[in-house]
Amino acid sequence: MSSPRFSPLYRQIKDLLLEGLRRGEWRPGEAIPSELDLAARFRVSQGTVRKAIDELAAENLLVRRQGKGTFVATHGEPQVRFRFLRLTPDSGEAVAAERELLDFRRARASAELARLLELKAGEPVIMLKRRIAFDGNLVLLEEVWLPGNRFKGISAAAISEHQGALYNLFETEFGTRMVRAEERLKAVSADAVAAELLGIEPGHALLQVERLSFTYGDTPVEWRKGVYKTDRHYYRSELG
Amino acid sequence: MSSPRFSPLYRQIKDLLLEGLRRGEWRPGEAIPSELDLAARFRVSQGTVRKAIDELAAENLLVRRQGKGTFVATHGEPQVRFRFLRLTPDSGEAVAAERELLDFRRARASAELARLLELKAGEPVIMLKRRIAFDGNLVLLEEVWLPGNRFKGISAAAISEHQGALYNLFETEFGTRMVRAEERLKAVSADAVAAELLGIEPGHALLQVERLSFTYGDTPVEWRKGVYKTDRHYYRSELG
DNA sequence: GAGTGGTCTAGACCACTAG
DNA sequence: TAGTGGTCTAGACCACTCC
Repeated sequence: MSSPRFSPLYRQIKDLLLEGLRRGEWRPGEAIPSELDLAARFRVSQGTVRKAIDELAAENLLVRRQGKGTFVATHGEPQVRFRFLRLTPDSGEAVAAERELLDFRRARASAELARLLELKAGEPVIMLKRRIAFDGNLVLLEEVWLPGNRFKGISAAAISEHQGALYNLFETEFGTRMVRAEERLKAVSADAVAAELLGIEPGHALLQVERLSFTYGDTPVEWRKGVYKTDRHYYRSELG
Repeated sequence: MSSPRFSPLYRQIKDLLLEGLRRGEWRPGEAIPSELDLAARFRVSQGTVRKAIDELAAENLLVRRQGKGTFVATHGEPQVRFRFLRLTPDSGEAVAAERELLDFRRARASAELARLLELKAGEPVIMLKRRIAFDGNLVLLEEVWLPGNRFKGISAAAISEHQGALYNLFETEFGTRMVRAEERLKAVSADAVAAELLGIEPGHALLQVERLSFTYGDTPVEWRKGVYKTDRHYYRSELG
């Protein structure tokens, strides 16, 4: 038997807002209606709307700005970028990343990739491979896999125009905002290819990072696998 | 000029509760007074107390249990343990950890350690070194450094009695609860000592993890440095 | 000054736990 | 049945932004 489960009003409001976000009713960076407007629309009190928005703000889907309004979160602000970029220089402040696109191609999903992205095996996917340097030091090598249907029309040129800021590109051009991600880390030894591309000896210890990213509704929409050279950088993790 | 800064009532209540937690007025696992009691004590409405408790619960300092009360969070519950234990087996469920204490000694803080733990150089510290295996496989080697004054009287015997569950020991015996931690990860090559102790070849890639842990009020009270063998385990990280 | 989010209150009622 | 946390409301007022 399914449990009918009591669902408070504010959570139903939250679901309605989430649905609006998923549908793209308000796009990343835009303001949603004011609390009083929403309260009138849904026929509830302002307090109930506030509680719904509180939870969405706590999940980083919305951003409140006192006196201005409530906005759909975006990867434009630097603060958000650091939530998804955990690699940090050992000393001092972050420097700009120099991203180099090494490969870009369309392919068909393998069984394994289809499972991860919740596709059918053989569905179209896009793969891109890139190398990233900080301050002239080669640091990162990764492959990014995307579902072809959601990102139809993406091109190497579009990525270059956005200077490789993928999440920014995804939300401005495809209305798909990455909300959260899960990463799996291991220490591995550099193979010949990675060593060549990162300018190190084969066997050098590298941090391997696999990332599965989700958009609204916990829908997986990106798979990454890469290696980080951690000689002068470290991966930040916060436990709490 | 200092900014006077508007501080809402609920945040002042929150600070009062935090101070109670810090002083040990309510110990880990115990219930704090009911919302109505606290509202009466502080001469505010229940809603204001709720908002204060909401934030403390969001920070995992308190745990609400409907119908029962609000309790000081503890490392006893398994759900909490996983927030601080990110190493996960590649396949299937977690198995019990077998912890082996390799060394235990009192020492004086180096300049570097004193900086991290906010002590004066030369103040007493405790160092313990241990090895952890999962399901018979050696996986982890680490050193733990503690401020001697806070953990006065800790002994190898006490650690053994707690089966090496350090955070549990800290809060039951010393009233010190670890609230959050920051970790820095790198990939490194195993040196001769680590290789010997983990049963691998020197040069094997290992995940190096440095952890600084904090108790109430962002006071640093533990420094760890260890290496993980990630052949059959990975480190979980969640971005959001 | 108008509009937005943010705080605080008082009260009613609901859901859950325990004796 | 009593006590706890959880929800919802209506209204007043505060802090902040922009015009």
